[in-house]
Order: sequence, then C-alpha cells, then structure tokens
Amino acid sequence: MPLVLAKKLMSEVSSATSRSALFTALGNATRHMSFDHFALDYDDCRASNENDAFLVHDYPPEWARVYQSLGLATQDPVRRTCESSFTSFPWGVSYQATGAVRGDHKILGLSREYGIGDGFTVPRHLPGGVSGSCTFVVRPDAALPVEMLQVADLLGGVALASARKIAGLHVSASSPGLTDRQLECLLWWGRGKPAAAIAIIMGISVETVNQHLKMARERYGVDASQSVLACAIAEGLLGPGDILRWFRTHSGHAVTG
Amino acid sequence: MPLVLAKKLMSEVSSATSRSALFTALGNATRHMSFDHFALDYDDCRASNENDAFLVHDYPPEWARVYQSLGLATQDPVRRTCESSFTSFPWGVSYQATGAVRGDHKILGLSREYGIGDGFTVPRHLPGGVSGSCTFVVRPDAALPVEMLQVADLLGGVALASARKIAGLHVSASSPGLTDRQLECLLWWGRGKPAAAIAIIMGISVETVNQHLKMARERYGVDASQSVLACAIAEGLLGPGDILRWFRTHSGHAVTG
DNA sequence: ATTGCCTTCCCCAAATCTTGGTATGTTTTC
DNA sequence: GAAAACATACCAAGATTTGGGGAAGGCAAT
Repeated sequence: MPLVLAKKLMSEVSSATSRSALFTALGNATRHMSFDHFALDYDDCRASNENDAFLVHDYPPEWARVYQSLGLATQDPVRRTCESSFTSFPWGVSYQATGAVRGDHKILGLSREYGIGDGFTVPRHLPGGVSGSCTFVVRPDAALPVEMLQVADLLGGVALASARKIAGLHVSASSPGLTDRQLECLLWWGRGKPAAAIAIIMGISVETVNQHLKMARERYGVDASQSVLACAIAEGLLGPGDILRWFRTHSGHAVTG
Repeated sequence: MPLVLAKKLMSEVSSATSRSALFTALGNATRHMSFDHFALDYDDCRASNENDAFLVHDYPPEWARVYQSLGLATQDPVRRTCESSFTSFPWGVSYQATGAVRGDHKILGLSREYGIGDGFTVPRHLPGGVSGSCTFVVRPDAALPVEMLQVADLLGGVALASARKIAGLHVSASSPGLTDRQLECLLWWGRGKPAAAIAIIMGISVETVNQHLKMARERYGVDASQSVLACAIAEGLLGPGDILRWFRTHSGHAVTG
C-alpha cells in the first residue's frame, strides 16, 4: 500500500465525527488493508450518559448475536490479552501469551463457523476505567496481511481516539473533584488509617478529618467513604499505586501484589 | 527513511532484554529518526520489587536533575495529556487539548534552557495502575521531524512493550486474589451497602458477610476493608465501573462523573 | 483418606464511622 | 465589597465495623 493512501485512510478515520462516519471510514480502511471485518469497542465508565460505551463493527450479524447471547466476552482470550498488552497483537500470540485456557479453542472454533478467521487487535486503556479496542479480522480461509499490520496498528489507534472524541462530545467534562485536604484525608483513610491517626498525621483535629470525609461524601452524593474512595480512584484523583505502594513500604505485612 | 530500516530499528528495540540494551537500541533509533533525545518511563504499581518503575533516557543530566528536584512531574502538561490520550501526540497539541494552566509556560521555557525543544510522546496504560510513556524530543532550535512521527509512534509502542517485558521478568505473577464470595461482598460494600444489606442481597447471614470481609482483609494483610477495596481495584479484580456505574443506575443521587 | 480451602453460621466487646447540627476565619471569585 | 467555597473545630446519639474466638459441611487434590 502506498504511504499516501495509508495517510488518507487515517485522516479519514480521525476526522469522523459520528458513529456512522466512523463505521464508513473504518470499513473503507479495512478493505484497503485486505482485511474482511472490523470491530471497534469503546467503554468509559466515567461517562454519565448513554454514550459511555459503544461498539461499531461489520461482523456477520449471526456471530455478533452468538457472541453476546452466550456471554463469550468474559472468556474471550483476545479480550484477556487486551487487558495486559501495551501493543497491538495478532490473535495467534494471545494464546501463547496468556496461556490457553479451557474453552479458548471452543471460542476459536465457533468463530470460524461464523466467518471469523484470524485477527489483529489494537488495545488501548486510560487510567480509571476507560478502555477500548480496535480489531481487524480476515476470513477463516485467509491469512493475516502481514505487511499491513503496522498500518493497522496506527489506524486502530486513531480510530480509538476518534471514538473517544465522538463519545466525549456528549460527556460532561466537569468532575466534582475533591479539595486537596479532602483528598489527603481520603488517601490516608484508604490506607487504613482511622480518623484519629489521620488527625495526628495531618496535624489537625479528628473532627476536621471527619468533616473533610463528610464533605467528600456529600460531593459525590454517597453515604459511605469507601464509595468515595472507589469514585476517586475511578476518576484518577488517586492512583491505585498511592495506596498499594504505601503498604509495601510501610507495613511488615505481605500485600503480595 | 526506508521501511526496512524502520523495521530493523523496531526489532532491535523489541528484542532488548535489559535496560542497557533498551537504552542503546532506543538511542540508536532516536538518532535515525532525527530526534535528539528520548525518555522512556514505565511504572507498574502492582509489581512488588525494585523493578516496579523504571526510567531510561538520554536527556541532559542537568535537566533530569532540575525536573526531579523541583517535582515538575506533578505539573507537567505532557504528563497530564498522557493521562487522557489514547494516541501519541506532539507536545504542541497538549497545550490546546488540556488547556494551558498557569505554570505550563514556565516548564516549557525552563526546559528549553536545558536543551529540550519540542517533543513527541507515546502514552500507554493498562487497567490497574500500569502506565508508561515513550518520548522523543528535538533541540530547541529544531522542528519535529513530521515524516517520522508514525515511525516514532510504532517504535514507542514496542519500546514500552519491551520495557514491560524487562520489568516483568522479575515480577511475581502470583496475586493472592479473593474468592468469588469475598469479591461479591466487597463489591456491594464498596457501593456503600452495610453488611446487613449485603446479607439480604446475597441471601446469607450478616455474620457470613462479615466473615467474608474479614477473610479478605486477612488475605491482604490489612485491617481496613477500604484498603482491600483499593487493592482489588488496583489488581483489576474489580473494575472502577462496577461501582461507578452502579450508582448511576441505582441511586437518585448525582455522582456526576 | 486426610489435608486444605471455601462457604456458611454464631457470639461479644471495643473501636470506629456516620449523621445531624453549629461556628469562625481565610481565600477565591464575581 | 459581597458571596461562595474552603479549612478548621466542636458535640452527641446511633449505626457499623473490627478483632477475637469457635464450628460444621462440601469439595478438590494429594
């Protein structure tokens, strides 16, 4: 494929501003790259409306139906590899990488019956529960177009960025957020410190600590601090490592991660 | 750049099995792509040893020192963009995308004094606190090699995968994990349900719920359930969305995310 | 068949959090 | 300059969690 064509396809995909436009652009790119089908899936747990997750694909309808109705997503080896891979990967490697599990071959065999052969998947994640993947597949009797995989990688990336933009158009950018002190209290609380200890650490009174936690709860409209903690992690206000690492360095206990 | 050279550089980077080999390969690639410096940073909060985070770069030593000693990482606009971008980006766009914040121009100006001009960053994340970035920069008087950016994108991706592999060689793959029931209790508890309510939901007695939570605490060696919750999220046992989404659908409250 | 693990149930005392208020001084913002 | 938001501090009753025990049945693996 000439380089100019690859660039044209990428700009086409990245300039899509609606699901249908993205569908068209991706379908076009898929054919140009000698793939037979594509599937793009985007999921943002932070988004607060019906656009939080979406899926555009041109898989055979029967396969999509079977996949969903059997709940195959939970045992899909490709999906599992997505969870732990920085880079795009041809499906073949996912069986070696994550170790084939019972049931994997069943999915593989089943998909072939529905016209899904080998595939190439581009996974992407963001901190706090945003994730997506863009997959290109060939028919059961065809081989992956090896010379196209790098283009597919780039294209999958921009397609996912595009999807995020499209979904994001409807997402309120405003996060309630927490004040510095609230977050600080929450962090220590998440580390298992009772309010009394937090008060000493932060050099303020116990009541103030409780007040900060109280305000944090009200901010999120929940009535348990543990929920605030989960929300704060989901929104990236706290990194999981802020808590996990602290245990490693400040406790004799295991917390074997 | 000829395509073969690009592939050769990528395979060189991806076959690195030590930090020093990665350093060499990346430096080599950087020069071939007409960049002047590179920096790769990898961070896995779940890893339990000294290899959980690493940084290889060939920035001017003075800049690295200034950056670290002033704690610029927390206010770096590039780093902020990394948190919210699926794709690689030239630094120029990060100021528009995230909105310039006071202090951004200060960092920008300061970096130029130390020989850091414009840059191009490839961000990558995985669920549960694993993240990395690979950056290529040019001197202050040079422009980004636009025709190289796609190669840089691919190369950054494989470099990060390589870094993960190198760090991962020393990471224990074993996670303590929680049993199904423990996880189920923890999930409802994270959603703010008191043990009494969880008992009704799960159809078991309150004592059993408390027992499950107790065992979960012991498993992680911590004495607060909120810490277990944080650990479980960090390890991907629970998705942030499991909690966040539940509030949206099952409470009249806001939880405006 | 024994061992280990998971699940289930029970009790109790102490520590802790949650909810409902009120209040003052500072900083930011309009 | 006034309003809003923030950080700080206090109190008290009631709900909840936590830590310390003990115990039984099912299930898988050695």
